[in-house]
Amino acid sequence: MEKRKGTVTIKDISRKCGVSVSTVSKALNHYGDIAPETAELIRQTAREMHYVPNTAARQLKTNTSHNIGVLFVDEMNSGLAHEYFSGILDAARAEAERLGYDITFIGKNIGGKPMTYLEHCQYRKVDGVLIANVDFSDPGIIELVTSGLPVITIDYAFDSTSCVMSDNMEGAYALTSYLIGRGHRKIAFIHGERTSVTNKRLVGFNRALKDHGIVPDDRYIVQGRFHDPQKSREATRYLMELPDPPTVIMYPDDFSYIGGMTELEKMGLSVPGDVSTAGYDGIPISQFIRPRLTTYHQDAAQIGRVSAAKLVETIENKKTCIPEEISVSGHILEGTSVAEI
Amino acid sequence: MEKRKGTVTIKDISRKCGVSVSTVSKALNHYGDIAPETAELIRQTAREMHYVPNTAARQLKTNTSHNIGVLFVDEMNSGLAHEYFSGILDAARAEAERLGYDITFIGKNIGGKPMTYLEHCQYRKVDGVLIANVDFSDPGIIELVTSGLPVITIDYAFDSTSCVMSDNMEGAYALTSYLIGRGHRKIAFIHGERTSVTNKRLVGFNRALKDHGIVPDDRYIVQGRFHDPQKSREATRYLMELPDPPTVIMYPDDFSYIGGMTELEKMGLSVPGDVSTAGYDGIPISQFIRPRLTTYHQDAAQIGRVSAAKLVETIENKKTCIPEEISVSGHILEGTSVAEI
DNA sequence: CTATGAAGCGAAAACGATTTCGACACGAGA
DNA sequence: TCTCGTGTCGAAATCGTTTTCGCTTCATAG
Repeated sequence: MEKRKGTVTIKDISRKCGVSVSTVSKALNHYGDIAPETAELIRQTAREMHYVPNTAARQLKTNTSHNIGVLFVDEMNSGLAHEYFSGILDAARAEAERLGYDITFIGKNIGGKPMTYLEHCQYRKVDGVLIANVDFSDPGIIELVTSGLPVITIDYAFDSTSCVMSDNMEGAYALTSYLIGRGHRKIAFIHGERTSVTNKRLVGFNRALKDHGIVPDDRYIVQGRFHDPQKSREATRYLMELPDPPTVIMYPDDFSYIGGMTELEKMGLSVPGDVSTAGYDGIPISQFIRPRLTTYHQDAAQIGRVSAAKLVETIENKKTCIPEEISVSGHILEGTSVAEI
Repeated sequence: MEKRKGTVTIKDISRKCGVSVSTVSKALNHYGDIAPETAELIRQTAREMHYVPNTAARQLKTNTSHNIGVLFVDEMNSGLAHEYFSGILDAARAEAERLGYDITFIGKNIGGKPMTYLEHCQYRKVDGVLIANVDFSDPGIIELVTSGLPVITIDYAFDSTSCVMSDNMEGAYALTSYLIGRGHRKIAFIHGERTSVTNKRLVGFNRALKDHGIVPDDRYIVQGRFHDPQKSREATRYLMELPDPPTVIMYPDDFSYIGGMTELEKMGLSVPGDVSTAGYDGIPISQFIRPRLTTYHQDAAQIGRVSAAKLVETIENKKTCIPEEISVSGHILEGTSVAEI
């Protein structure tokens, strides 16, 4: 004697309209073989009854969820809190939603039961995955990437999948060239872990030096880590204690710059009086601190949008869509942290 | 002549084990009426065959998704990018995952078709919703909150649902008392929009003044906005141009503080030499800028964890679980932005 | 020896949609 | 008149699970 459970189904509509469920389904999905008036009637009453389709049922039948997974891991707790990635995620979410897809997070366990990323994806039946800010050498990631599930990676290139990258080579080139244009010759480069991002930036950096006839000085190139102010402080101190210290220091990201700045301050050095600095990312806060940071702004929103769009395209034309490397460029945000010398 | 579609189902296991699908299902769900050896055999082969349950089917049958929705709206584009909220989200995600729930974003439209938040939730069949950082007067939010779906709100209290809040009254009280303890009497308070968060802070602020025998000065209480550096600059200028300016300014959040600081700097005022400042939030960056900000640190991680835990609890004991207001307290982060006078 | 009950398992009906295939009516061409 | 195509629609199978209820056994109490 159970009454309606609150949710209205396709069957309720069929009853009310005096047609079969098949007809309702077809009308709602704009099939061609339903009389226009019938279809309109059905759609109208569906609206009136506040019908909302049951994703689970649809998913079960069609084996697609209109749902995409995201893998954003916070190595070192900067994770979501890092504005670059949260900017990307936010934009991706908006774009995906516009295209009819929802976003759910993919983790490496669910309910205490550990599962691989791939299993989690299968479990949730996501149609595709967006991967960013993870350790791309993780076997779990590799498994996922090679599974055949549509995947877009961000800032890292596999050859089996499409990826979208901030144009790191161009960015480093532009930034370095800018510094050279301001008269700098002794340019230090603190870079992040040796990922492809770092490699591309190094290429851009070296190319800029070369194009301006400057010979690279190994001592000025030091390894730091992304988003690690502490590491950045150490690198900064090392550089400034060199017998012939650089006139400008480039940081791997704005967050690292903050660390560097506190060290410079501690050493009694002023920016840009004693040494100039440049960042990378262009997070909002970088324009509010003093000195206002000269930095290369990565267009996180655009990256997010493009990633989502490309992923959906891959999902919907899985056979014809070939892997592609999309790069989105940013621009220099000119602050007051670089002196003209 | 279709072969297995790659995914192994309960039926495949039943065939392999020579039992019925019902038995498999029961074994997997730890029902009592299956012989231990049978159950173990089934679970073992399930593992071997890499069985992963089909959520859609389960969801269809049980009408629960083990999936919770989150509503994080970025009014003014600070959204996810704001570390306080992304910190909450991140922690909530981790905790939910630990409890066996995934998280998907809820928006106000899907695939171009506008739908209410509630409809979106029904569409995705989420078991509950976490709401934060939205306009709580939005009819769509009200509809959702009163729909009977388990809901947890963050930093805002409805009486029909549980909410978890940073203890704003206590925080404002503690921070104000701290300032008084440092000798300040002329304390300005730039506050955010008149939400309940703001109201509680005002109560804490006034109570602290009263407890220390200071009479509140209306001119020192000015309305700003959360996370709006520009608005904050204006308020700062207004305050400092008063005939009898305050000796310390409290900002509604650390981000607003950054705006205020740039204005002070522009006016040629030094912090804390000419005027002291205090923030609210305790985002990481606040401890890297100079002067190091004295601020009230809200425990975003704890708020996220508690929210997710309480939501799951509400979902799983919908009848017995009564609405509750949970407050999680933070602590003062003592920086160098407040002078002793 | 029979009645009883528990323990272990399976048949089958859902859940709400999609989709194939056939049924039926009707107008037109032969 | 008969056939045939076309335009509309419905029956029914199906997706993978959960869950109820009944059917066997078999041991034990009577």
